[in-house]
Amino acid sequence: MTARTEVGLNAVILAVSDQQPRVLTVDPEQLPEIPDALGPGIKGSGLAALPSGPFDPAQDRTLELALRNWVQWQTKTDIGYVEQLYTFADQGRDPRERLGGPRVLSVAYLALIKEGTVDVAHSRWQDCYAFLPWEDWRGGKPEAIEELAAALEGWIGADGRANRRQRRERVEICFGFGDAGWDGYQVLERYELLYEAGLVSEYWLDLGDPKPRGPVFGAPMAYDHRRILATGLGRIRGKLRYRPVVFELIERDFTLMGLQHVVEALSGLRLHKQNFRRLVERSGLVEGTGRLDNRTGGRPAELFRFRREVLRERRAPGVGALAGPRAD
Amino acid sequence: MTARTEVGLNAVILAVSDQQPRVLTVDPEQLPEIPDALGPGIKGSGLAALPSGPFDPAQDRTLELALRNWVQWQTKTDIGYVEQLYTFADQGRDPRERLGGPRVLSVAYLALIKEGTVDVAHSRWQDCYAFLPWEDWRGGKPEAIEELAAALEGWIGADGRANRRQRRERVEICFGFGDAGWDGYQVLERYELLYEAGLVSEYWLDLGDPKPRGPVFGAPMAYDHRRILATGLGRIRGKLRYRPVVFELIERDFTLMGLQHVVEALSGLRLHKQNFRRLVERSGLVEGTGRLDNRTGGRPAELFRFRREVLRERRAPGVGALAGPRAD
DNA sequence: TACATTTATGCTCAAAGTGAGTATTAGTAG
DNA sequence: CTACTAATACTCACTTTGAGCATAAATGTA
Repeated sequence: MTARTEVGLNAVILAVSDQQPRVLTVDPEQLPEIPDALGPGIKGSGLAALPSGPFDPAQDRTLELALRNWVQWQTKTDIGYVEQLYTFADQGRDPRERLGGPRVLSVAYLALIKEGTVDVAHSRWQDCYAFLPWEDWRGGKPEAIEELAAALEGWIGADGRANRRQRRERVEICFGFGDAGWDGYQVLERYELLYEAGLVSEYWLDLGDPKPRGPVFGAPMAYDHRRILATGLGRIRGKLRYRPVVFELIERDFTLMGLQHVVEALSGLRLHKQNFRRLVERSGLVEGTGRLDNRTGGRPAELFRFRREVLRERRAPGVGALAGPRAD
Repeated sequence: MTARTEVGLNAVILAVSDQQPRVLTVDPEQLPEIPDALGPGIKGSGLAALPSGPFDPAQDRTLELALRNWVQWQTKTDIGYVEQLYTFADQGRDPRERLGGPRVLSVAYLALIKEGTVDVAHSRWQDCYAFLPWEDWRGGKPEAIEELAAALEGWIGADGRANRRQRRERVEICFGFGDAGWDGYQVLERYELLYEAGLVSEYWLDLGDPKPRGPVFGAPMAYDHRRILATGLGRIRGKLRYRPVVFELIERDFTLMGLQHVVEALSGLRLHKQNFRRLVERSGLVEGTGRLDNRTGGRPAELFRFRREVLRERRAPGVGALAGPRAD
């Protein structure tokens, strides 16, 4: 006898504007399916949630079509790039289960759009790094990181001697405290570590205890949505390197500096301008249009355009940002 | 009103032996849940299927645990490395739907094990390249590829003039016929292209027509399992590059040649021996044990071992096979 | 024992790619 | 005309890669 399972869809809809990565969030208080009984943990908490929609096997031929349809309907925008992220089904991930609701399995998608086009009631763009502040290294080591390291040190010490070594090892791998240095791709691993260590408030919410007993980091999201966001950010960072996906996030004509800012925003790293330029030009991903952008304040920048043909010519390499030239 | 959805799990269980990548398959005739009414398309066809199991929300706390449990139960082996691949839910992907069955959503996983330990009734190891013969370039251009190119040319020509260009472009990207050259990672893209072009027999089976009208390539699998296999092979090829996953597939002690053979088997490429050695040694992924393997036939090879510590020290790079040194 | 054979391992070298600068150019604002 | 700003160009040491040649340590055979 198989108990009930319900299938939903979640979307991490990313855009970049003003050199910040943005994620589209909705206010869960506006979502009709959340019963009031769940109390301050969800409703009334003002927590941001990712937009989500149902998967109806009677209507929807494929998951991706279902997603496209309701995102289109909710945001009045065509999303270009869509990719399946991960399927979440852990017990207890949806608090409605506690009220006798069905097990909710969510298939999460990543969507990339050009910001500005979207403006919907009950939804807004928020800075991704508000939720994951330790991920933004563009201004050097994030402020939060020292405090975070201390809190993690506490967590390491809170275990028996035997496990401390393992915990320390994991912390060092995730946050690059060892010889390894920072690895921008391990976004999810870091979030999950912080969750386990009780350093994000979702940990306490899931325990049914809205008051964290100790420091917590970053703005929380409803349900496990911050975990999903972390999955999405990690994915886009990885993808940047080997697929030309940045171009989904910018206008058709752009300056190389503009392109670099988008890459920096997503990767959370500052890049070396001249080398970035060399990398992008030599990759053959772009072509100059001959026209100039003179809103720069200094010498005008040439406007470039993505060469769609590269998909045919080469191995469509992406801008190699994270592996590529750092710092300025 | 939401129609019924059932959630299942599929596993692409990979191993490497005798320099061949193997996938664990079961005989779908032995699966009780397949009704006879489905006829020659599935039952009695002798088609191989991927092992699959149910997800029962009443029992299973997480998808991964559910998967581990029934794989353990079916194969009597602990699988070490497990990773979620993709969730498949397209309408019509399970032929039981046609008989009024529920929509079946499958969460597919990739598992890596050391072969030899598994021996279960109704299941056997099969060569991955039996199903995807065009993916094996170790002996140079696969034989099938010329015939395949001709068949694809036919498909291109079968469309109206306007679409031909697009079709040709897609074929060139996928199979590297253009300037691009072969890209080992696009396993799924290639399978999907062949499916669309009617060049795999699943296309005809799904049409309800068991006799293909034209050439088809590779051994078929039941349902959409060959697509899932392609997803898995593509994933492991990608992962090889940047995570030290090969070591999940080999014994604790190994020679560098043995390691190379495993990488070659999965990547489908022949590598340059001396450079592979240099790459692996310099990566710090392995350490010599001082002991020798003298079953080589020539000079004995030193036995190496994976250094688990690297996970802490560096960015755990993987053997960079595909990007790395080719040919011999 | 000397020697061919086989495979492992070591070394070299040119070409390409990368990190980190300095230098020059073409605008704007005063 | 000049100071300032940002874009673009060029340089240079260093590392990584692709490809091959050379040597080492086993085996089997004349």
